[in-house]
Amino acid sequence: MQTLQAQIGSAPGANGAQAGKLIEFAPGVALAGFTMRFERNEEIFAEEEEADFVYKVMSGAVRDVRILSDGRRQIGAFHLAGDVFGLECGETHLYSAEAVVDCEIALVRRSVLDKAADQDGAAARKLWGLTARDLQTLQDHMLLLGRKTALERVACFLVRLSSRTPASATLDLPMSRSDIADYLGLTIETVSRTFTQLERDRAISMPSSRHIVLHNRLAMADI
Amino acid sequence: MQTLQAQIGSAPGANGAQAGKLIEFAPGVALAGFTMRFERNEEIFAEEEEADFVYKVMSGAVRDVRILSDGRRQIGAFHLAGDVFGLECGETHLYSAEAVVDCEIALVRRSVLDKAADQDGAAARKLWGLTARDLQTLQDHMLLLGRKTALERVACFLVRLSSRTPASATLDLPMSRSDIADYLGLTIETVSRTFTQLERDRAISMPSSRHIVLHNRLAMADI
DNA sequence: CGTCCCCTTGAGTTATTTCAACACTCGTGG
DNA sequence: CCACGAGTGTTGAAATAACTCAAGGGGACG
Repeated sequence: MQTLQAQIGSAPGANGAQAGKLIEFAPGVALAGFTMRFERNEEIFAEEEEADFVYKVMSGAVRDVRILSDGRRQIGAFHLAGDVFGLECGETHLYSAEAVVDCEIALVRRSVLDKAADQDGAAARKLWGLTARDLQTLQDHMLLLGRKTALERVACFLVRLSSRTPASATLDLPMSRSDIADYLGLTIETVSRTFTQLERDRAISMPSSRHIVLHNRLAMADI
Repeated sequence: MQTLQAQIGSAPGANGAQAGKLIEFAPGVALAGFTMRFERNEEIFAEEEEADFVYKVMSGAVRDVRILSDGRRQIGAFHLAGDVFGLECGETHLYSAEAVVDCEIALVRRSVLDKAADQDGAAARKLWGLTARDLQTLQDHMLLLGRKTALERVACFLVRLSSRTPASATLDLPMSRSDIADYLGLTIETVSRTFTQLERDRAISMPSSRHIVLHNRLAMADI
């Protein structure tokens, strides 16, 4: 796992990078950038690394990761196609971002974004709004982590994911049980058992471990 | 507990409100607003309420509260003197804010803040930065809620609080055990037991339940 | 002096974790 | 084509951290 810095520093154009694209970060806010491919589990940026870019998922899925010195891991968010991330406005990243599956990611230099925000108040407002939306999502998640049971956490996770994903009969999970567990503050065993229980209770069907069908009763779950 | 809307709607100038002050929201960003007093446990704004104002704590302490329909409560953050809050940029608040103790709060109309941000790119950047800082704080807290033990949560809480507070020998807690528990995702009994344990282990002294002295060993706790 | 609120402590319960074993899938290479 | 191993997911049994329920202490205040 080499960092992005190293990649584009040593081999510009490697990794399938394409320059000169316009990336739409918010409705009506298109910025000059380029796209890159990342393999499953590849690091997109690292904790402590300088935040020189902002990112948008074109395809695939990304996880934000924080790790404690003894290895305990917390995933702060999953970013799916269309989501913007890495927009915390600090000098350095406080967490790392990794590709959950093979991804195509658009990158825009922070300097480009800053200039756009400076020149266009409306654009600045929209970009700020993206940060604010992230904040609200995190607040929801805090309630989940602090006060919900394992069953509620998993149910919420499924409902929220399905609402962010193009409507289709089956929801497919790009992430492993381990990722889900570290997102929900549980162990993989508890996540697995909870899926089994939801299936026994006819709240979901599981054609395979990465493919889930949500039944009506789950849609009513307290989000 | 009446809402802010009702208060200033029905009785402008009540509650000790004073108009025409300049409030410094970020370094170098002063906005026209006014101050109000809130009593202990009084609601400053409510969930679902329109976000017409942004706020700054002049004195006292404020808690952000989310409640589940069955009464489970999660406190998202405590705001102390000098902190800005209510800056989520959405149309409505997604949580409520309440005075932990008697407070003096500065209010600025969102329209005033928006205009300032529109006219001055640097100011907009600083205000955005406030939102970004909140985001980072929440991310830290998520790791705490998802992956830390009761002992670690309480220790982190004390260390973080003491680092935000003017240096003094004893740290005084404006909030009750119940507030701390709902902030840390624990019960009041567990919080109380953990304080007792920290004192037995000579990590803190507790002259009274709201006054804590942190010893060196605690300062080294993994934050 | 009594009441209310908050905090502490003890004992028993429980949800979740831990530890351990096993099943399934998917490449790779014999 | 099958054997093998690594990675991933499931399940069971035992352990435990935190919760629940219950009782009592102590300060503030009328």
